[in-house]
Amino acid sequence: MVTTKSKKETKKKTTTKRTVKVKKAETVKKTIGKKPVAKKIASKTKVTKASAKTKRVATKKAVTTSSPKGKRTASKAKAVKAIMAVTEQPRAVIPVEKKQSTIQAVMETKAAKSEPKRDISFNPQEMEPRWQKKWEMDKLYRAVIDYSKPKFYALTMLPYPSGDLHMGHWFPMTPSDARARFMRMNGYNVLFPMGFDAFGLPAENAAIKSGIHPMKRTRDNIVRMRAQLRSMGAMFDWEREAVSCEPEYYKWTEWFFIQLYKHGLAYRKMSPVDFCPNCNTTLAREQVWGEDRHCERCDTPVIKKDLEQWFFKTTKYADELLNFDGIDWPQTVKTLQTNWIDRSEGASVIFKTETGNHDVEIFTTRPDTLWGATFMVFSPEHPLVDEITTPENKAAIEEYKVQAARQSDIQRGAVDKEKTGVFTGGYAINPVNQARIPIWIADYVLMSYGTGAIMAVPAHDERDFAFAKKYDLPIIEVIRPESEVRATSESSLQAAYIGAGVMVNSDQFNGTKVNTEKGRKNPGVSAVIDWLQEKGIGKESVNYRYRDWLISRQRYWGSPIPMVRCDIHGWNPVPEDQLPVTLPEDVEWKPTGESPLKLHPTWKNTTCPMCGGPATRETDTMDTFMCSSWYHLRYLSPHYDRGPFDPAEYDYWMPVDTYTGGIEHATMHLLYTRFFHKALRDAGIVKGDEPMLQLRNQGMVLGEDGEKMSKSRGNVIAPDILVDKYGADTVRTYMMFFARWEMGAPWDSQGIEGPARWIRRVWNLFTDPTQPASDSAFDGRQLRRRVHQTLRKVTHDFENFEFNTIISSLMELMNEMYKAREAGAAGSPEWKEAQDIYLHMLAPVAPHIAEELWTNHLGKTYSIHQQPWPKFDEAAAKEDSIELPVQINGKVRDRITVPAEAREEEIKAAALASETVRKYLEGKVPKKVIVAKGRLVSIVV
RNA sequence: GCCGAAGUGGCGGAAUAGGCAGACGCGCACGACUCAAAAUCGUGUUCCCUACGGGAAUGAGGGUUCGAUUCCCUCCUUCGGCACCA
Repeated sequence: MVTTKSKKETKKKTTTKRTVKVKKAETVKKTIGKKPVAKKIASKTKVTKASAKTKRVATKKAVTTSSPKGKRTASKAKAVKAIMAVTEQPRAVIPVEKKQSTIQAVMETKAAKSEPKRDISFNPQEMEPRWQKKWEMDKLYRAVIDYSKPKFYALTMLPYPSGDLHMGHWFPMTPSDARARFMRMNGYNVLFPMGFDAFGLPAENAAIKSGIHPMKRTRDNIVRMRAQLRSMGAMFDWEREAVSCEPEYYKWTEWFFIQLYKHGLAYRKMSPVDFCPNCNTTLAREQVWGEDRHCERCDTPVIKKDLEQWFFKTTKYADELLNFDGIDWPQTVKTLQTNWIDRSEGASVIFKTETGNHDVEIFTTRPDTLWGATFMVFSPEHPLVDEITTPENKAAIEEYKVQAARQSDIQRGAVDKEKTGVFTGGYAINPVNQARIPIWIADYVLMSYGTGAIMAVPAHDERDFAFAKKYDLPIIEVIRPESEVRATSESSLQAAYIGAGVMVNSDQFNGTKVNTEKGRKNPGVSAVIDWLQEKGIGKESVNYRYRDWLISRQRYWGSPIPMVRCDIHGWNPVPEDQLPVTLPEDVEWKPTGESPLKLHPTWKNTTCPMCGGPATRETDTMDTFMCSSWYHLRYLSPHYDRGPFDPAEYDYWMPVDTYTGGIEHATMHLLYTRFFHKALRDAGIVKGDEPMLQLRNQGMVLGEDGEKMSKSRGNVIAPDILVDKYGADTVRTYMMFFARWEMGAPWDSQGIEGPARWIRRVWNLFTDPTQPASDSAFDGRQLRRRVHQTLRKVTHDFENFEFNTIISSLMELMNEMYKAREAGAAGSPEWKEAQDIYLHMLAPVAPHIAEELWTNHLGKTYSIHQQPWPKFDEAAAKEDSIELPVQINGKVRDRITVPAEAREEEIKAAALASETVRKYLEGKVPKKVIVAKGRLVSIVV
């Protein structure tokens, strides 16, 4: 599921930041292997910035590098300095500035000399696999039901086994892992599982190309990716791993299909697919290329073909899916799903055709404009088109239908496209006034929305207006702005009028007020609906943009649909005790991509579960979103064979407490999985109304060029190399630090140096040989204060998914600790507490180094990952005195230091007593003095 | 066109409740160490100016306020999603 599918290539060159970033990336690339050139570029850029300061620097630089004479002079000067340093060395050993004894200074020098050694002893390449192995041996992250503890199900989207893990996987997963670890230290029994969403088109395409069976390829990829996932040092419980392409998994995907079928939620209907007539294959959207929409394999123009396929009635849950009560999901996702479902209220009205006397149902949100309907427009695919078309219009209609079918919905909906259509020759009767109106077809009416036919009201709909103007069709005004009641209607005919007013030309409804509200809130709409229902012409109705879920795929590499068809008994599910219907292994791959299930000689032959007579299997497989709609349930008991999940595990762990993943799944996976849960609830299989209580989305890691990472662009950053070079702890830290998590950012390969330095400096801070404090300037109260302030901040940020500031706070505290140690903190109780709390806060972020320092260097009880989160001490975090800025007329002019508990009058007095303030006041009496407690003092003159 | 998110130094970003804009880090510059380089450590680093001091600045413009990155209005730009939706 976590993939880098790109639907559109980004073509537009941006003029702002992105472009700047691209330029920077180019410079960086040039740096590799050719440092001097890069440096020159850098200085050149600075010169163009026209800053006097940098110009000077650049000029200086140019002198030293370009003139050999200058260079010699410079190095000569350096040599002289070096000699001086050598001669001065004996004296330099004796500390001059620091108030420390000579003995201490000597020890310090020794410590300084041993520094490189300490750096060498920090060896993540040795340490990380060692701890990973031990944690696994000790089953440290095994999540077992334990009713004595509150449970926490932390779920992150599972990867598609494409072959290699990349930054797009690390970015959502490692911060999620850190948070799962944080929850664990806070006393929760945490389940953090991992698996593979293993069915799908790429493996099948690879099989067609190479002949390697998708199962082999997928399993090989999983083996490799599992090892890569382990290198993260995450707390995945591998005993709960689930792989969707294994029969023990898809047996239950099939079983779920049958349950939905039994509850009336699965049905068959005709639906068009993109089809290559040459390859005899259905094509996915990504296999249709170019403006002319040709097949990716053979360049043949793609056609639309109607196939009978399986659907789930997702629309049955449309209203319930619009309700987000009780779940903590980002507003963005809720809005996206709401707009995707797009509920609209109105009426459905029956028009009759003149020929054949057929009922044609249309949906309208504006039944109040029915008297203005001067023509009808059918979608070219509408089933009645052939019948109503008169012989003289046949040829034109057929040609238009072919042309419309060649286009994608996106092309049909292009903004600047001129409206086109063809008259069928047929007529319909407007039921409200018996007017005889022509029926046209046009590609702007889509079969997939509403009923595939509309009444056209050109006076009050922009599209209908444009169409009527182009083909010279009548326009009748039926809503008139109230201010123009006495005016002629001429002006309103220049464009469609969409607004409030009163109904005109509408028989008994003339004079009825109409506002811009929707549905029943609009008096005109409401009155007409009541009348339509009374007359039996139409009824109040709700329409959704949301469609039923088409789950049939004409592919091999997916979960089989467990249905068989017999000539006598039609479609019936495979008996549950015969599940799973397994995919045959002996299949032949045609270069055309035709599904091998169709071509298999025996697989599809079976017997009818009703009569035992000959029957055939469904050869289509299921959409892979079906597999990912319930994987969170399979994790509970991946090898359980008496049901899709062990009810005992379900009762303890479900629902999912936190779900993390990409926002690109907002209207697909995240909506499917909610539907699926509700359908299963109604089938009595699961409990509760929602599967995931809290959702958080991360942004995207782009390539260094600011574009989406993809193999074809060659901008993929592989984590393996980084783990080899820096260690997993550093890469994890960088994932949390380098961008706002919910935003994402382009990759910056230089930026990782920051976290790398931090991790090394933490190592040195803890492993440095330390001496007890003597003659110390160390302020223990101050250190405690900083430690507990950081603890408060880090705790808050973990709770709120603000990962980048967790790392900055830890960096700041480390800097404080270095200063404290310099001042002689080592050995004090405050120092020991600082070390303790620091490692606890570090543990979720960088689990390996935290464990090594805790267990091996401080000699504490293994494992730090089983320790409780430290207790925050409010009193310790409190400041004694605070520094307040003093503003005069909005400008900061001075700073005063007051006790933290100082009262307002005291602060005011202190501010006015300040010399600087008095200078600025020049004897004037301030108009107003505002004291924002703990923030600042503002004086208005 | 509609819906959603965002715009802060050279870069990623920070800023409890409307209260010191630029934390932390990258990069860069200079210095220390080194034969040298790397690493490390230290110092500096928003912009402008007449530079001891002063001014401007959070996409642009306006408003509310003693005070706005934060709230309101208008506009611009970028990103994501949907789109002739009846």
